[in-house]
Amino acid sequence: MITESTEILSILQKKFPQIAEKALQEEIAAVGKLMHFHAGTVIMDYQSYVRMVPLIVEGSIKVSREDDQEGKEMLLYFLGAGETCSMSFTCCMMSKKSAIRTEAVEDTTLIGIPIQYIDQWMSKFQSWKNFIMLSYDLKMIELVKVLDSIAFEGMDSRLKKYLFARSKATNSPTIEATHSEIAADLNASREAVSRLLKKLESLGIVQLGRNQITIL
DNA sequence: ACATTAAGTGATT
DNA sequence: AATCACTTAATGT
Repeated sequence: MITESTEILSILQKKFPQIAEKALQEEIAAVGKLMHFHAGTVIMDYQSYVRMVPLIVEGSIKVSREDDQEGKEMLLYFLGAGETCSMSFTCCMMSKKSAIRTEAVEDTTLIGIPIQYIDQWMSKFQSWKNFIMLSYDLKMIELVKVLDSIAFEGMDSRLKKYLFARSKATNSPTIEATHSEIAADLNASREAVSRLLKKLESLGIVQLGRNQITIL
């Protein structure tokens, strides 16, 4: 029987080639915990303390932020296999409560790394520092683009970007979601999403089915 | 077969 | 682009 550590080690080498240093891989394998979440599960909610940094092995996750006032939720981005949650770094290192909510979109497997190692590895391992900085930078750029599209673009191009981002995160051209779920993510009405999707379908960009949208 | 939920449509603001 | 007031279609029990 293989131990969890050896399993983590082989997963790391396969899915996180950026984390190159052998010694680092071994430490992750030693302290990391393999965790599984079913689709729809809220992994981390607002206000909860972040005690782990996740390395996503399989599946995908939706990261959203709650509006200052009540109720309204706003989608920030999706995370897929091979990625990590940039927001969790700062939360961890400053031991702040989570400002975001993360929810499994698909059944998801991740390696959870306890917070106490995050900081010490920064100075100890070059490839850890690079990994953290690079994912931070990438997500920040993506976030700014989302911001731009909200400010300057119409719903149609926002919807297109949403579909592409989600398809990229799930690593599949087919998206499993209802129109109302998408509408909620985009802060739009369900009817608007339905109509725009219909238009995309007639343009031959997507194919629609109940609870699923396939990008062509 | 019936109830429930998802999706399509037109009119109105 | 939102909301309303439906209709139609697909699915679950």
